[in-house]
Amino acid sequence: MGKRIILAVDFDAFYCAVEEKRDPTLVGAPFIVYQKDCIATLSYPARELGLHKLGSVAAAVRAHPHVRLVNGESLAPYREQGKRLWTFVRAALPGCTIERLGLEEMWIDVTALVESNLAALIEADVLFKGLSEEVTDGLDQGVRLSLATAAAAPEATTGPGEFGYSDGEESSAAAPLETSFLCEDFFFQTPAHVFPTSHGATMPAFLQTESPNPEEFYLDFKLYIASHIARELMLRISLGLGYSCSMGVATNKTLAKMVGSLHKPGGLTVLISSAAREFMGVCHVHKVPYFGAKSRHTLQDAMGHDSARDGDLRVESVWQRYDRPQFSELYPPGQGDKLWALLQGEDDTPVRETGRVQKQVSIEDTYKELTSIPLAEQALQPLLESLLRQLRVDMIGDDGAWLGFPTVLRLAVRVSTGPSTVSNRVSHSHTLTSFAPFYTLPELETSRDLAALAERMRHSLVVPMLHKLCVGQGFRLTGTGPIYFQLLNVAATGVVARKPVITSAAVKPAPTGPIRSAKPARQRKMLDFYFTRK
DNA sequence: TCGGTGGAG
DNA sequence: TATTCTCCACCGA
Repeated sequence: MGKRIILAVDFDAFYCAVEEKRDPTLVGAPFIVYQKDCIATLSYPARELGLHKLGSVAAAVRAHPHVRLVNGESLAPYREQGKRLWTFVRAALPGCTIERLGLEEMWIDVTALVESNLAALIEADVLFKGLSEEVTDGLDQGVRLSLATAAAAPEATTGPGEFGYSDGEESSAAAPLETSFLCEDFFFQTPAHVFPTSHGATMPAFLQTESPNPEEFYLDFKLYIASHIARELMLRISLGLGYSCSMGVATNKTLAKMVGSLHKPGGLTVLISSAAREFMGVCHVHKVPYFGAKSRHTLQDAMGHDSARDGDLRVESVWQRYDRPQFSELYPPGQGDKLWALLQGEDDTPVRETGRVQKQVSIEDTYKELTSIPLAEQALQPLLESLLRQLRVDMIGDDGAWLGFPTVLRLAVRVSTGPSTVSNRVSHSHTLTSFAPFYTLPELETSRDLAALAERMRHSLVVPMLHKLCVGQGFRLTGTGPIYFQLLNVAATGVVARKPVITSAAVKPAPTGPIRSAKPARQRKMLDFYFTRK
């Protein structure tokens, strides 16, 4: 089995880039996109002041009174722009599998695309002769690389110069993108940073050396082809959409993502295949994806690191201290081996095509003075309205048809007896199919009275769920003891492909007291009943 | 299946 | 530490 070629794309300071489009006077200015007192992200000029993500907004303003502030509590504009970028990239690389990570990152499996280009280069005899006279004849002055695999879009190629970059709204949807590009510097210039840098002067080392290992030669050549494709994609994104991104090219998702972060913003970095271990060794443990706070803490405890030296823990030192069995013992069964593999730069997880529809939509807010159950009941109203609005955006396509159907409503809260007492989230779920108006009334599809629909949901579904949660946490519904709701979250989950059938049996009178949760078997029967068969 | 945890941006 | 507002995978009950 040949190794895969994976491209990781990460849009630079994405929330900031979106805000700069909304307000061009922000371009070049130090500014913060905040949520409550939290710095969600910040422009590169703001980073140069020494400010950081997740820092306190108040402290930042104290230290730098001239830093500008942009409220980023509503994620709607970022979701919308993120979707636009994704659509554009999908159109630019027809036939490639693309997985989204958050709003602003993607992995693209370009293996097949690169291999079909490699085959074409070999066939044209370009690979070993370079651009000799006989080869350049009929090739213009360079090499033409395809952005679509031969299987994906054989008929789509058009002549050079027909690709129309547009900065308009509909750029991605409108004209089909040119699926090939002339790559004039193919043999002469490294289009990317290379790790390790000793390989990267002006030409990849594999072109300069006798290759002792043909497999490695071809693998590195494929990475090199991928880097040209990546460069072209970056250019198209920049010209077509006006966004800057950084990219990484490697043989798996983790490595691609990690090298991609080496030269931000705007950088493109290729990891030479034989250097994966060397690369991982010099990385800091906290830079390894999926090696999160908890896993790191476990490791630091075991290694006797004090937390002040968090950032100093190199993967190399972990290798020196442990072998695989010793390391794995630090973690629950199964988890240790996965983390160990990650530290070796091994990651066989496939790039999974991200579906058109999310699996859940949730809306939440945090509070300081939400100190009674009736107040919390009121606070649910705007949350539910937001949820319905977002569902309309995410679950209903441009043609007005539903793309997916949520079947479960979840309410999550953080509630405690004091304003700053730490407490975990607790949640409760209830089937949405018992709330007939959700699917049967036209409000959600068309527009208007979301507020009324939200109000009905609140009364008949969500308030009883809130009561149940409160009781479960030891609070009394009529009690007078102190109660602090720190967070409320409402989510529509359990998204299925086909519309649940709401029969008259489902239209029950609103429950007046706390909902009694149905027994699992009974719930199962209800779902069977509500869904269309065949 | 539900609810909680941990990880991502 | 968790901080914000999410979305997802995974695990035990």
